[in-house]
Amino acid sequence: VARFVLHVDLDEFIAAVEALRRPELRGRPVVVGGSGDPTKRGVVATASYEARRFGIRSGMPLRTAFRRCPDAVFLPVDAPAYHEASRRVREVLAEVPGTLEPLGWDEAFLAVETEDPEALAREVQARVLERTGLWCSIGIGRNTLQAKVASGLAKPRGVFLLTDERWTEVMGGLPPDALWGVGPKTARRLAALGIRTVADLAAADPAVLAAELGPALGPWLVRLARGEGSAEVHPEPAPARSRSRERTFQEDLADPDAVRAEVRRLAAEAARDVAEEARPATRVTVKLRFAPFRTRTRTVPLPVPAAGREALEAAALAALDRFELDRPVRLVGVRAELRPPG
DNA sequence: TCTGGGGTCCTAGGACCC
DNA sequence: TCTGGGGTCCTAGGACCC
Repeated sequence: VARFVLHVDLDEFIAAVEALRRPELRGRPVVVGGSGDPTKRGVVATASYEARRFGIRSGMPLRTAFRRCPDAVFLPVDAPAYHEASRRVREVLAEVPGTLEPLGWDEAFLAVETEDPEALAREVQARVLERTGLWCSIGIGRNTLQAKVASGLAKPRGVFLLTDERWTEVMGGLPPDALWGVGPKTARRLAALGIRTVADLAAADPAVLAAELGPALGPWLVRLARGEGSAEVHPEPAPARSRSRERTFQEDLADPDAVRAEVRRLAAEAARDVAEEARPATRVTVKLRFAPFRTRTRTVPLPVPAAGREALEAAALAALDRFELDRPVRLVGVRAELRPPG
């Protein structure tokens, strides 16, 4: 039997969960994000396919989405509901013989051994729909990169096979940001080097890209373009490296004392998260986003690794003291780096 | 247009040491 | 007066992903 990696990706996940419990939403443009008030600060978490027809996309400011489609239904993010739906989907996937690696709320890799991966994928897709009412798309590859890219090509409600034999034919003509790990910035830097397609990137000299983009990044990009990647699927999540809390304010904070108070609050929340990890923190970083949108960070090592609220608060306040609080602040964040296990 | 929150990994530059 | 060549650690920023 042959080994394949499946990437299972729920279709318009959050919007689909909302439509499940409110059937009257079916067929309507639905936008889920923030508090559900499109006049407030926040971004789109998921837009239904109907809303996407108006150009609404994940990550877009809610205010922009509202302008594009004032008649859309705007809903607040209901994280517990999505976690529950996610758990039920995972339950179904865990019954498939193979190794399961969840990836966020609405995706998972599944390493399987089969002679007919497409038939298996169709079966998984049907079972998820039957048991949860949710549609997914499934990409099939020899490694996680191929599977991940394939699920995007499968959408919606599809199955797509993308192994070595078909990689060049399917991917060669696409822009580099079709690859998992290449975003708009890297795509622009590649374009400046004359690299405009995945085929261009696959044919590029790794040493040249290393010099242009960095010793690790350059050669890695060439491997991506060739469809090469890890086939490892990890049943256990990697130990967390950090825990963080951050908050964007509806109105910018002009008062330094209010910023201090928020830093203390976030440090206390981060301390609770750290305590759950059963490992102490080693460094604390405070992040401030100044109006209009300039982000700065300051990091302070803890004198001795600690998980307590007092220690994290003290370190966070020390980091905050290294800022000049002379401009309004729109976001405050506190991040604790954890000591690696062992 | 006005840009969330929670993460991971990479890079560049400076400090420091031998 | 004109200052090598690593290696490692630390910090800040950035890119990307879900």
